[in-house]
Amino acid sequence: MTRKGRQVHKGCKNNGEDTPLSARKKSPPPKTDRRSAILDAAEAEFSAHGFDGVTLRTIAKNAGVDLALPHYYFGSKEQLFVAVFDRRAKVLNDWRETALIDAIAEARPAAPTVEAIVRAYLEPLLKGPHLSEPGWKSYYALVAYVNNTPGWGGRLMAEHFDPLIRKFLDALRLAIPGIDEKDLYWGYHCFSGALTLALAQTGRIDKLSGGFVRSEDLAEACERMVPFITAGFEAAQRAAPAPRARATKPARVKSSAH
Amino acid sequence: MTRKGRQVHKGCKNNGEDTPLSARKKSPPPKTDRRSAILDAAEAEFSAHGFDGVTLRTIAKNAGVDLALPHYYFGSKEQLFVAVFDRRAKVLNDWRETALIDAIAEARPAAPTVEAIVRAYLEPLLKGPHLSEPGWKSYYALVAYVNNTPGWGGRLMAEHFDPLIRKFLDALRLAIPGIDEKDLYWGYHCFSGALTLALAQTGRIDKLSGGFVRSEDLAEACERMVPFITAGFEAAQRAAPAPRARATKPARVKSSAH
DNA sequence: GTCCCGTTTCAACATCTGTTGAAATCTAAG
DNA sequence: CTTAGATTTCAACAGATGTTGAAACGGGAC
Repeated sequence: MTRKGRQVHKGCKNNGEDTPLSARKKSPPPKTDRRSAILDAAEAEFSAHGFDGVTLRTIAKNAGVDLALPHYYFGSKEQLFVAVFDRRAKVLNDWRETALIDAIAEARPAAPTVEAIVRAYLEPLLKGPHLSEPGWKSYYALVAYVNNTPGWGGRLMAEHFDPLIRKFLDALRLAIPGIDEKDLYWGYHCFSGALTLALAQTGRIDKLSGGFVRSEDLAEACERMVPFITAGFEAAQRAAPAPRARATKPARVKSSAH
Repeated sequence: MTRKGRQVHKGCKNNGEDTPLSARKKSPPPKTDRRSAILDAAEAEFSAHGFDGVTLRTIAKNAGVDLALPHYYFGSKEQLFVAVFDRRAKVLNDWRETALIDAIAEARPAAPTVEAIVRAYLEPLLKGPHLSEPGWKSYYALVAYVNNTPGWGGRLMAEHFDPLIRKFLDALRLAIPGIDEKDLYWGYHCFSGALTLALAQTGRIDKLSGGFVRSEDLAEACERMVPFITAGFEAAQRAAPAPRARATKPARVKSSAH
C-alpha cells in the first residue's frame, strides 16, 4: 500500500453495485461472474498473506481469469483491496446496527444492559449461518489484518466502522451511567482487541491448550467472551460514583461529546 | 515468509550473541556495529510494513550498510526477521518471569490475587524506562503483527512465548480455584487480544475519541486494562462452584495438563 | 449483414526483488 | 613485513512484479 495519489480508473462500465438501475438493462451479468470471482480469490489471498504478500498473478490464476482483468475491473491492486474490504463491511454494519436497535427496543423504556449491548456487538459476527461460507471467515481474518496494520489500515477501519462503533459507545454510556470516559474508551479497546484476535483465527490458543480449545469455533468464542467483556465494563461502573442525585462532579453524559 | 527449507548460513563468524566466550577474544565488535544497525533498521521497517512490505535494500540503506551485509550476517531475509524477533523476546520473557515470581513470593503462602497476576503480565511491558527507546515501541508493533499473522506468525509466537504463558495460566488456576478450563483459555484469549491491540499502537481509539485518548501512552493503557481484565477473570470465578468440599464434579486442577 | 461497446486476451514494458560469487579491504597475530 | 581470516564492497543474475496498450472477441441493436 503505497501512498501515491489515486489515479482515476476509466475502464469497466458495469460496476455491479452502484450502477443506477436505468443503465442496468444492457450487459447482464455474464454466466461466469468474473468480477466477483476476482473478489473472492483476492479475499482469500489477502487475508492469508496480507497486501504485499500477494501477487495479482496468483489472484488471477485462482479466480480463473486473465492477469489483466483485475486491472480492468478495479484499476489497481490497491483499489482491488479496498473493494474486497468494502464488500462485506456494509453487510456487517447493517447486521450489527439492527442488532443494537433491537436490543434498545427490547429494553425500552429502560436502557439495555451492558450484556445486551456486548451481545449485539458480537453475535451478528460470531453466530449465524453465514459462517459456513468460507468467504466470511477469510474476510474476518482480513479485518483483523487491517485492524493491526498501522497507517492505511487504521484509516480503512475508521472509515468503515467508526460511525457504528460510536453508536455502541453511546449505548454503553447509557447502560453505565457516570462511567469515566477514559474507562469507556479503554474498555472498548480491550473489547475490540479481544474480538480482533478472535477474528484472526490464528489458532494460537488451540496450540497453547494442546487442542483443548478450538479457536475456529466462533460461536463458542462469543459465549465465552460476552461474560468476560461484560464484567470488564461493569467493573468501571462499580468504580464510578452512583448516579443518584448528582453528587461530587458527576461525569456529564451528552450523547458523544468530550 | 515462504515455507522453503532453511538453508545453512556459512559466512559471518562473529554472531555477537551465542558465541562461546572462548573464541571471543578475536574479532572484537567493530566501532560502528553494523550487525545491530541492521537489526535496528530491520526492526523499524518490519514493524511498520510487515515482512513482505519491506526491501532488504531499504533496510541496508537505513542502516547505512551495503546491500550484501544483511545476507552476510543473517543468511536470508527470513532469518533476519527471526533474529529481530528473537533479540528482545528473551529480554521480555525475563522481565515477565521475575515479575510473576515476585508476585507469587509477595503473596506467599497464599495464592496471588488475579490483579497481581494480571499486573505481572502487563507492567513489565507497558511500564518502565525502556519505553523511551523507540526500538521497543517498534518491537511491540512487530509482536502485534506476528501475533495476527496466520501460519508462521503463530508458530513464532508459540515458540517464544508459550512456555511463559503457561506459567501465568498456572498462577491464574490457583488464584481462581475451580475455574472452568475453557473460561481460563478464552479469558486469556481476551487478555492477549487486548494487549496485542495495545502493542500495535495503531491509533484507532485516538481517532475514535477525537484525540481524547492517546494510545501511545502505554502506562495509561496498563492502568485501564488491569481492572478490566481482572474483572473479566473474576467473573469466571463467580460462575465457578465455590471451592469448599469437592462438590459436583470439581474441575480438577493439575498444574497444566489436558 | 454492420456497427457499437463492453469484455477478454495477449504480449510486453520497466522496474524491483532476494541472492550470490568474487574481489577488495581491514585487522591482528606471527 | 607477511599472512590468515573476518568483514565489506561491487556488480551482476535470474526471476517476479504491477501496469499498460493494442488487438481480438462477444452479443445485441439496427
